[in-house]
Amino acid sequence: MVSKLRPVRGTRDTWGEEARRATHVVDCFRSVCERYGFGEISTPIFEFSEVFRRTLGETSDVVSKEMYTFEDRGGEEITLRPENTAGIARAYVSEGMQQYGVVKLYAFGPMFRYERPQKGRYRQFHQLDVEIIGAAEPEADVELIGLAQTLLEDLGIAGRVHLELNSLGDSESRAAYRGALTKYFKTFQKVLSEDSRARLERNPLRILDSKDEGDRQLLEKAPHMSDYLNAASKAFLERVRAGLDEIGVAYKINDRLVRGLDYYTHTAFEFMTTDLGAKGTVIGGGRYDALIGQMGGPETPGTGWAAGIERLAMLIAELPALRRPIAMIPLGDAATLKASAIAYRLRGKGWYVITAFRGNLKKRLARAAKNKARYAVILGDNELAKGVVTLRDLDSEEQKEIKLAQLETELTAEP
RNA sequence: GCGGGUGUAGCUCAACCGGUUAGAGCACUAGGUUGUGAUCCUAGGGGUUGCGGGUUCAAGUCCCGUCACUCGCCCCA
Repeated sequence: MVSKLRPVRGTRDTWGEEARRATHVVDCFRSVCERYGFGEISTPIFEFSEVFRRTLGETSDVVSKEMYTFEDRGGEEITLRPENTAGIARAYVSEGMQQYGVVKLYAFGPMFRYERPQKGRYRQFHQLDVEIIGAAEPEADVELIGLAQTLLEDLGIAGRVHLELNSLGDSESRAAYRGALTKYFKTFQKVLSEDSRARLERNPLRILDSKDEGDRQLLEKAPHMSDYLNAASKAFLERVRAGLDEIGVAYKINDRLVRGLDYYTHTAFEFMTTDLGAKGTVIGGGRYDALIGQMGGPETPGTGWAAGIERLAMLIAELPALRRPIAMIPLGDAATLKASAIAYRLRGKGWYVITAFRGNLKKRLARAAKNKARYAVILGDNELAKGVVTLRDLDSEEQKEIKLAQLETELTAEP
C-alpha cells in the first residue's frame, strides 16, 4: 500500500454496517435524552489548551502525553478535545447559563487522545455525553443513571451490562481516605509494584485498580472508602441508593471504584460488561462539583457521564431492519432516460428508490434482490411504447403490467 | 512511552526442508440472444508476499531494521 494512502494510526474509516450501528446508537441516545428533557449542545472539537489544562491540572504529565496539542497559524495553543465535559463546562460559563439554574445537556461526537491503540480504544473515538449542571441534589445522579439504563434497554443490551456504584465523598472525606490509604501503603512500600510506588506519590487512589497480583493481595486489607465518608457524604450516597432502588435499577457497591482527579466528588459509577476484552467499562460517570470552580468559573455543582459509541455499537446484537427500497430497472436507452425521471419523482415524494443501470435483466434483478428491494419497476422500450411499467413483487415473484400513471397508487396500496 | 504476537488478493486462508510462472474459496465484473432473482457453466480484473536491507546459485519462507495491525501494561480527563 502506498505509504500515506491509509488512515493515520489510531483512526479508522467507518462505513457499511459499522456506520449503521453507530448511527443507531446515536439515534437511540437522542431519543432517550429528549424523553428525559435534555437539550442538545454541540461544542467545538478543539478548545484553547488552557481549558483542558485547568481542569486536569497543569502538572499532570499525562496531560501533555495524551493530548493532541498544536499551535495554530495565529499562534494560539489549541487542543483537540479529549473528552466533552470540559468543553461543556466552558460553554456553561461562556454562554452565561447560570441564569437558567439547572441545565441538562446532551452531546456526542469525536474525541481525541494520543495513546497506543488497542481493542476498542482509538485515537479518534466517539462518545455520547450527558451533563446536569447546577444541581447539587443526589436526584440528579439518579436521573442520569436512569437515563443510562433506559438507553441500554432501548439498545437491547441492558442484560449484558451491570452497574457498579461508589462514593468518593466530599473533599473532606476524600482527603481523609487518601491519607489513610497512603499511610497503609507506605508500610508496604517495599513490596508494592513499581507502578504502584509511583502512584503512591502521585495518585494513591489509583492503586485500587492495580492489576499487579501482589498489589491486589495488599488491597484486601487496605482501608475502605466507605469507612471514611463523613455524615454528609454518607447521606448523599444513601439518597442516591434510595433513588435507584425506587426506580428499580440494580447496582453493586464497589468501593474500589475510583476517579483519579480531585474535582470528582460523591457519586462515581460505571456500567460494565465482560463481553469486550480487558477494559469493560461501557458507560462511566459521576459527580464533579469542584470542576467548574477549578476552571475559573463560579462554583457550580455538576454531574454527568460519557459512553463510547464504538463500544455500545459492538454490543448490539441486531440492528433494526432497513427500509426496503424500490428498484428501478430500465432496459434500453430511452427507458433509461425515462426511469431516471420516474425515480426522481418518486424520491421527491418520499419513496426509497435505487436504480440499476448496468448488466442484463438477470443481473439487475439479482442486484435488486441483494439490496433487499421490495419491488422492481421494470421499464423496457416495449413498456415505454405502451405507457406502462412492469411492477414485480420481489417476495412473491408475481408481476403485473400497470399504467405508468398508476405506479404511485399501486405502490401505496401495497406497501 | 514499555512488552508479547502477527503481516501473502477486498475477506478467510494455502504454498513441504529455502527451489523455478505465489494458489484456492468467498466477494466483485462480464458473458451464457437487450426480458426475469437460485443453482450452474465460461471468462476476467485484482498481489512489488507491508516496506528497506542482508545471507544464498535461489527468499513469501532465514537474519536485521522499519512500518502497520493486534493483545496487554502505563494512563484513562
